[in-house]
Amino acid sequence: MATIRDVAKRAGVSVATVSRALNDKGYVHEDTRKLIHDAIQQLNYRPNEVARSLYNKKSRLIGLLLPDIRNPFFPELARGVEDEIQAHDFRLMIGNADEKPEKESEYVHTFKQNHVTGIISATSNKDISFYDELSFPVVFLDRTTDQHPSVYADGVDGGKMAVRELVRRGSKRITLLRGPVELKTAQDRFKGAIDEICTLNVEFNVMNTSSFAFEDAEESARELFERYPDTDGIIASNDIVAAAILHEALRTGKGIPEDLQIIGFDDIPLSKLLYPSLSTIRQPAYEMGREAAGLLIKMIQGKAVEQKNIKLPVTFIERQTTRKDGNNG
Amino acid sequence: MATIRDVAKRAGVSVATVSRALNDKGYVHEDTRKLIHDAIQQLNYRPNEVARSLYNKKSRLIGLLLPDIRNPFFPELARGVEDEIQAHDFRLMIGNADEKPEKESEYVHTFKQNHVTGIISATSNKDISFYDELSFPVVFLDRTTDQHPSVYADGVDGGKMAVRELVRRGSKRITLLRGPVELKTAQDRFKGAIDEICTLNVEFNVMNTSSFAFEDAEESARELFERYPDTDGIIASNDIVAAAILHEALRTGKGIPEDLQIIGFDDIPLSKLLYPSLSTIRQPAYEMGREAAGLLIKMIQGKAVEQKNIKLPVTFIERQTTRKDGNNG
DNA sequence: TTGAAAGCGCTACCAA
DNA sequence: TTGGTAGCGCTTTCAA
Repeated sequence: MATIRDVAKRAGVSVATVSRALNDKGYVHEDTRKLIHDAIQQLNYRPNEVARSLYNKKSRLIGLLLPDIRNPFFPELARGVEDEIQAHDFRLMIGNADEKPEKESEYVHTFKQNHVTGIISATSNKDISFYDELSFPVVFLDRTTDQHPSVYADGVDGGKMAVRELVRRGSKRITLLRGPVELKTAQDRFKGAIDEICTLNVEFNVMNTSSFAFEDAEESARELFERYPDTDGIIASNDIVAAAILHEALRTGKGIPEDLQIIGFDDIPLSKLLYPSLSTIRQPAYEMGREAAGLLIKMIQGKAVEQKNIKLPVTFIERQTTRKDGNNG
Repeated sequence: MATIRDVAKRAGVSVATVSRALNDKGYVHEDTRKLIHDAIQQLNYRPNEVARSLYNKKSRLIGLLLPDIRNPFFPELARGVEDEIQAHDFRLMIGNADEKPEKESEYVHTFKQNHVTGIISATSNKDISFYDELSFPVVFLDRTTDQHPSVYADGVDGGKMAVRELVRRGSKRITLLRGPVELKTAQDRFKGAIDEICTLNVEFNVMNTSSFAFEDAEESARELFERYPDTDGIIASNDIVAAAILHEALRTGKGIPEDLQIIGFDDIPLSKLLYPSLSTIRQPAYEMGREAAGLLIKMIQGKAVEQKNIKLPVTFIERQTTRKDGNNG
């Protein structure tokens, strides 16, 4: 690996001049600049980012912390972050907290020790003290905090929307799956749904689901039909849970959507591939990722940020687990 | 952030001594060690990894390069890598190449520039010249190369297995989906299947699918049934494609598994949630990740590695898209 | 417009 | 057993 010294020697100038040319800081004569440029080409030189960040105490690295890389919603989020970041010539470093606070804290440490210039955190941990004493900006993604910059989807509206669509299509006894209590986004959806249910004055019941993960989804589904066999409309806490419920419903011979309508949340890629394909409240994951990255980069660049809490709209994606509008059962 | 100087001052020793204590190298008196330890505690000191790696030219970071973070198979792989790596006190940095050689090369660069101590690459790019001039070890994952250390699942056997299971359960006209030609793993499965089909002398036809991605899967499924409406056994190139085919089959009213059997490849979490749930050839993704990480760490530690190309077995997971054994149609 | 030199935080050599 | 110090590759004063 060539160093800045090699370039300087080859170009017949000092390292200081090369550095200035490299960073477009201070004066460099046009001819000198050309000399340096050629030397860089010949040696295929790339500055050592570690040395750079030792001095600058920051790099062009951005850290992204995901709560669970196995939930398809998050890779989608990551793709958005990645594209926006790359467009601004930053680099991404992804960490997977695996829903464990220790891992989260470890990653934040790794990020810090590698002098990342900012962090985007999509974890679901309530305790955000990890982030408080950091010397660089942090954006929270898929999460609502008033104290910190954040990007999230309108869960409350999503919950309401799900209820409205279900009721409009004829469901009379709705079952609400309440996602993890510690998860604010899940609770927003839940609250929105409850709210709308009260407004519309529909019969309903609630079931608690412990997590969003695949393993737990099956269990919840089974339990649901035991407890509420006569429900005719289910709002799942996310698409994975919805898929499990759909599976269980079909297994026990229910007609979907004639006997039972199901609405998920997220619109992960698999939802379309289910049969019948899953109607769901779509979160614009990719866009959320891009927004978060855009916000962070603005903060890094010291630009004034007008809107620090960005709420993105959700949309109802009509597929086959809900009936046609007007066809009220 | 406290530095090693602060610790030295507080402990009343030199930075050299602190460094020695920190790294357990050279002599440090037990009492001194204690003094230093206390100072570290009080200052909440953590060594600056950037400075460390500037000198050492390596860090405790390992880079993992994924071809497509949105394909659920890869997050699973990543989890295995992560667990093994963390057990050895290394840190993980994930990159998503998004099936693009430029991105792959960029990530390798970022890894290199951040002085990672090794790379695990699961990308599907044939051109591995990126990795050739690296000064640290590289392990290829989910990919077969003779020249480089690698960990992969036995695709050839998987292909054969799929054919055997289908034929044993009564399929007479098998359709083989051939995954991306440039993907060696996909071709291994394909070759294995062809091989077994010839041995068993069954009627068959082949369809090319362009990619493993969600978007393309639907298209392939539709085309398949147009071209080969009377096929009674399909071996998909992976579970995503299988899910799309299952969807299309159900949509067009085929009886699964009575009229048509389907076998996927991978066993991603969603396969179990499909209805009917998907029979598939399971790749032990998590274990593959662990093996790859284990191999890399051994190489990093300079230990002798007996087996540089680790092939893991695949297994047939019997679910509901195949008939019961002996029930031959 | 350029270069010498200090220093970012750490490790390792050598001398004490 | 300990400490002084050079140096990893870079950036940034400050003087020329």
